[in-house]
Amino acid sequence: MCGRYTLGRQPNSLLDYFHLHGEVPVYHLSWNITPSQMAPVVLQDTKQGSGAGRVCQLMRWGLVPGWSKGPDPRYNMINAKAETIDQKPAYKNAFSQRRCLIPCDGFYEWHAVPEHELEQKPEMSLALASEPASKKNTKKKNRIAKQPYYIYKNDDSLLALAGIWEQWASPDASQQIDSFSIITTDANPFMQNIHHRMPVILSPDQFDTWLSEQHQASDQLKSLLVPYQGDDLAMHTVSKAVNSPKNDGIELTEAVEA
DNA sequence: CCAGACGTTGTT
DNA sequence: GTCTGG
DNA sequence: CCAGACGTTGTT
DNA sequence: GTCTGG
Repeated sequence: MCGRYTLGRQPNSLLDYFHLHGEVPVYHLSWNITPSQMAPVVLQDTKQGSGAGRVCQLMRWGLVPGWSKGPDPRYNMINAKAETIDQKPAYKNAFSQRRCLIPCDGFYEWHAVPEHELEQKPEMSLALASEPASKKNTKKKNRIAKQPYYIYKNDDSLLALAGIWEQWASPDASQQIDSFSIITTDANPFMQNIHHRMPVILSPDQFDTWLSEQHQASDQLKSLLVPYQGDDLAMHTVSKAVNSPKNDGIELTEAVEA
């Protein structure tokens, strides 16, 4: 899963890594990008005659299908499962025609600590202890403490997440929204202790295939959507301050003891 | 044919 | 829009 | 992803 | 609990 990420470097720093053609839009540097926010994505230039190239454009995180009545948080379309992306009605069209890359510095995952581990770490039970004893607390959901982790490249270089995007317009075209979804796959060995899913991370030699507007065989595209194979990721625990979408700042990414 | 859905994650 | 269910 | 809100009526 | 908002 990937439900929060960071992009705290200046727009110009995306030019080289993504071989961008044209300008990078101004975006808000953030170490706590949340679903529904606008963020830059990279896609193949669609303009005729200007030559092949990649452009960067701001889009809303959370896919809004073209046939929907508008953004609806009941449909949590911030991620798309790689395994079924070419089958699901809500994603298959975007997968075959509108693939993109999402630039990021790193992303957060929350590790659900099972109750039996809490007994050895009583300090993690504080929030639970204040809950009145009741039948409600038998719901497992209320018994889990979550520890946020930050995952990033160990040389602090950019990451490119695989994504798909959509265009939506209201019937009278007064409102238009370009939106994207981040593709997830199984966690690689590095991450599976904290989570069993992770975003698909593509390397620069895969960008052309992924972004190509030429028809690509579904199998060839899906072969890119696998757990990250590199051994150059790093991770550490961070403050629970990242939990609140209201908080932002580079300090959210700093290592803090669990 | 028309109506209605269209999603992921984690948890047990 | 496209697919599934009735 | 997590945080935070969650409602209607009638009356002045 | 469930839904919306960021």
